[in-house]
Amino acid sequence: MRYWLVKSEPDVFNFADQMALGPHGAEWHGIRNYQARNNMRLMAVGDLAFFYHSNIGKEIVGICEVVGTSHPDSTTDDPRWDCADIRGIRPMPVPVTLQMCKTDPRLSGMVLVNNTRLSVQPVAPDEWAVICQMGGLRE
DNA sequence: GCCAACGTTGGC
DNA sequence: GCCAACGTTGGC
Repeated sequence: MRYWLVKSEPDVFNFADQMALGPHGAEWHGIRNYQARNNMRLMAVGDLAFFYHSNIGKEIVGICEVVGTSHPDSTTDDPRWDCADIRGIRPMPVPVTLQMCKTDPRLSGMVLVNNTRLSVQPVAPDEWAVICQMGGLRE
C-alpha cells in the first residue's frame, strides 16, 4: 500500500470534477513525463493519493483512491504513455497549502516541496499522516 | 508575465 | 554520448 500525490490545474480539471466522475473514477491521462508515468505504473488498487491544485490554489484539496492499475493512455496512440485509474474519495476539510508544506519541517523532504515539476509523485507514510492531520482528517 | 528548474530533442 | 537549443511546468 503506497501513498501518492497527483497534480491538476483546477481550471482544467479540479477535485469537484474528479468527484463528479463517481465511484468508478477515470484514467489519469495526459501524463507525458517518464518519471510521472513510472510512478503510475507502480500504483496498486487501494493506494491513496492526494489531489493537488497547481497554479491556482496551490493546495491539497482532496483524497483519491487508485481503482485500476496501469494501462495504455486512451488519449494517445503513443505506446510510451500509460495511466492508472483514480476515483475521488473525500475533500480535505481544510485544504493544505504548498506554503504550509514548505513551512513544516516534518515535510521538508516532500517531493512536492523539492521537485515542483513532477506531477505524479510518491508521498511517504509519515508525510501522509502529517498532511491528513493538517487537513483536519484523522487517519 | 517572468523565469528557474527540469526534460526532451537532435546535430555532431 | 555529449551538449546546445528548445519546450514545459509551475511558483511567484
